[in-house]
Amino acid sequence: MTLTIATWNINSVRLREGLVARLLTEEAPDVLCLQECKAPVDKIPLEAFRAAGYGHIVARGQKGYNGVAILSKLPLEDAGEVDFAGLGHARHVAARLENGVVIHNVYVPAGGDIPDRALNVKFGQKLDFVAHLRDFFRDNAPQKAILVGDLNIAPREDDVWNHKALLKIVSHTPVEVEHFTDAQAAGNWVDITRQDIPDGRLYSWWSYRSPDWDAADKGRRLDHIWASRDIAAAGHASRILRPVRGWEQPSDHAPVLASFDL
DNA sequence: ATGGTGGCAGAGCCA
Repeated sequence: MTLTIATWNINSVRLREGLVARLLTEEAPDVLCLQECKAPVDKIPLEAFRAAGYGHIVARGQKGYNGVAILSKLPLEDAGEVDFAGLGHARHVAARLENGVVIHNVYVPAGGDIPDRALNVKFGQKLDFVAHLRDFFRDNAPQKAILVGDLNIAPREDDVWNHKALLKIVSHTPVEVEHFTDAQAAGNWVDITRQDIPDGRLYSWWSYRSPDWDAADKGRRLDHIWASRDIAAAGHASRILRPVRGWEQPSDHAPVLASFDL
């Protein structure tokens, strides 16, 4: 089978229910992982997604903030969550497909504006979250696993519009990138997007604060699809759907997709 | 150096 998976920070699943339905209709991934649903699980508009053919949902939510959901055309089994860094936030949920593949949907804390944990608690929480993720998958080596989500870190020079300008900007600081690459290495994860598209600038997020986001193009690649080493070679057809950032009342993130021949 | 926008909730926090 070919499994197509998409990840998208939706920034309110209720406000953008119609955009989610449109993506499901136009792209028809087998699985869509959402972050920043900003709703308790019982407020997720399940009917609209069920009507589009996505009757299997595993989610964690909270009022107003965070929230992750996995919508699927294929049957899913809830595989639990990890409270990385002990924040008590709805930032991770896992699901298992019938073929045994486990999907981890992750929403890493943004980390505030000041890249110094002594001055900014949220930055420390972000580093701690990624360190816990590193340790978790070091101790529970992922197999037949896919990890997707808004990891809120752009690791490479060509994952940001201006590497030098962003070295002191949260999401691209050296200490964050080090945590990111350590976590990737500890789980033996493979960055499927960059396996498929090794060269050139690649962004999945453009700030709302730039009115002319498309022309200015000051983007960052914050959204990622990783696979465990054993299934990485099955990954292909990676895409970032930049036009979605231009839809009516959009999220500030574009969906990222990949397919796996399993 | 600053401020720029958006969502939730209904002021201020978070991104």
